[in-house]
Amino acid sequence: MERNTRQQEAVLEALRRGREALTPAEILQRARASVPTLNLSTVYRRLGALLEQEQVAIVSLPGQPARYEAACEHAHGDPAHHHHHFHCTTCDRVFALHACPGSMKKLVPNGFRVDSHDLTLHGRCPSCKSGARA
Amino acid sequence: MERNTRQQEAVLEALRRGREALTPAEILQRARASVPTLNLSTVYRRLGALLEQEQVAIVSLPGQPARYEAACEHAHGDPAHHHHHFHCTTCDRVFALHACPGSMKKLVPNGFRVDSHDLTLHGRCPSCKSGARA
DNA sequence: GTATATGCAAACCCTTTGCACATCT
DNA sequence: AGATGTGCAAAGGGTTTGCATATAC
Repeated sequence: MERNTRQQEAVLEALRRGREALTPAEILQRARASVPTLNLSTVYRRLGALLEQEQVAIVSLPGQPARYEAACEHAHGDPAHHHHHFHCTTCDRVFALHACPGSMKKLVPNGFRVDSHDLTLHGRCPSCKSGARA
Repeated sequence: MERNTRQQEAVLEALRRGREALTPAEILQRARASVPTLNLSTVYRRLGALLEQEQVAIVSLPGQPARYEAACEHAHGDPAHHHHHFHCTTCDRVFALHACPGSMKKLVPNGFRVDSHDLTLHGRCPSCKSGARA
């Protein structure tokens, strides 16, 4: 049986407040605002549990630590709402996209069976496109 | 200036012979057939160099070590031929796909600029789809 | 009271780096 | 000879795990 701990709450809250996918270190930093003794291992353990319950999803970019995002609010019932990601190459943040180009079956040679796909777009987000930004 | 060493050769050969993207450990194992003293650090160093020269490309899957593939032969002139990947969820191998669904600009909200995209398909490869396979 | 979650430290895996020695040109 | 590459061992970063303690039920 899952217990209700302040740490649990804090991790999920950090993910929900941020609109972007966050790394475990970022989550730790933010969640410590409400639970100062929070530990990285606990963050990982909570993320693992939330992942299983499909309350959060994992997003990974080559050569970077994994990021986690709160499961989409639009997903009523839908256990893990299908979506993709946009990676801003300037500020390095990752945003969720709610569109999908559709089936990818045409891309594979005969004999392959496609079950799912992951898509990541790279470019500049609105703030980095216009103003200056790190 | 780049030097010509047996190690260099062996790494590139291992990648060219395998039709799939290989992890550094797999490359080491295969390349040791021709250069038994070969070391993992050397594999990484050679891969780094080959990556810069765009002779190999990196492919990464969440939660797995990075894989490397020899640059596509079809890419005459084309420094890094644009393509995507298929990941077999049964045998865990990664294959190159030579098709692309095209521009992804429609997927982003106004204000985002798309420069590139990565796409990975998941499913079963021909050998795993039919016969049994680990 | 008992089971589960936490915090800490150590372990783990993948990757990078420092350094002495070997190798290529 | 001089510069670059190699092998080894140690260090680094992210993630996982063992264990005693604290906490929720």
